[in-house]
Amino acid sequence: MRSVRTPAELTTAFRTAGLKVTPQRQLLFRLLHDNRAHPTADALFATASVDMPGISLRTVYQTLNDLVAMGELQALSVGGGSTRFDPNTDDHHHLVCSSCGVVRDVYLDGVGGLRPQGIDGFDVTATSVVFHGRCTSCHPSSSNPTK
Amino acid sequence: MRSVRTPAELTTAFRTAGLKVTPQRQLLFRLLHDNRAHPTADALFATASVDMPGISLRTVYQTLNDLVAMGELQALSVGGGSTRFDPNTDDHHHLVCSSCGVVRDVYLDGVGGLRPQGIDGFDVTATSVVFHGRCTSCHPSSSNPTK
DNA sequence: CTTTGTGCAAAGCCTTTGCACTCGC
DNA sequence: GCGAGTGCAAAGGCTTTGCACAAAG
Repeated sequence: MRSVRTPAELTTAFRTAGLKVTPQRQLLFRLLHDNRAHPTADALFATASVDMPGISLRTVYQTLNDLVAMGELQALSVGGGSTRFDPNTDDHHHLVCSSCGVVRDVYLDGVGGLRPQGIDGFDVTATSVVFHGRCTSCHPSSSNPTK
Repeated sequence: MRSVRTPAELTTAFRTAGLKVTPQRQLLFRLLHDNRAHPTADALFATASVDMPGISLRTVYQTLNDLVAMGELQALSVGGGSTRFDPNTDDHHHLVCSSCGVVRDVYLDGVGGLRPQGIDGFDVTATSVVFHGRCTSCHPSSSNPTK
């Protein structure tokens, strides 16, 4: 159900694309593989810095952009400043909490059935659905609404 | 089908909200009413500057944010840097051209039928659907692909 | 008259980029 | 060894904000 490339697969993909595989990149591959929090570049940088103190933000951005370019990573614009990165390459969609900003993957039936009307000539290549709302911890009924 | 507040309605809404109605704001109300190009703040600033040369970017941002806060305007994050503003308050969705970045409104049937699975406790308040693809002028088959 | 809006400019956040050195291939 | 990758730092784009003056209610 959830398809996330293993570090080994990403390593192969990088080499196939003629890109070099460095320890920094391997670290990022690992961090992405274990991560379903839809982290920002900055968050990944922070996490990576723990294991590899000297790593540069530039390296993080470049690796992420390379991954996005080769389709192994999805870049999400869900408002709220930073771009978020999703290593899940499945056909899936997102749930965004308007309160705490958390992003969760969600699987949907029927997306293919959506019929845009009056799009004369527009060639649709991808459809993304974003649900906005309140997550469990931010429910009004819940004990601890964030903000 | 397309519900865009008139300048008069926005004027009333502002006063009701205890906000002042200035010539700058009235100008923006007018520009938004005639606009279905999903302009960025900067684009609106440029257009407004033609009619009112001294207007400040600050005023534009503040007015737009006020309108978003009172639900008379939708802020769109479709990637690609700037936030776009949509004065159409209908329940509608968007078509984004990956090539030239143009955004078009689109009406959809069946969005209500989308059933997010496994969202235990997440309280969905809004659903937005974005179709990515190529617009008519950017078609590969077309004469003049942008970029 | 008081409160809010405006203009200007500066600061903030996120992301990209130039340069020289290092390292994978 | 060659060329791509890296680190550092600076620049760039978009948005917000402090201040003092002007204007709306």
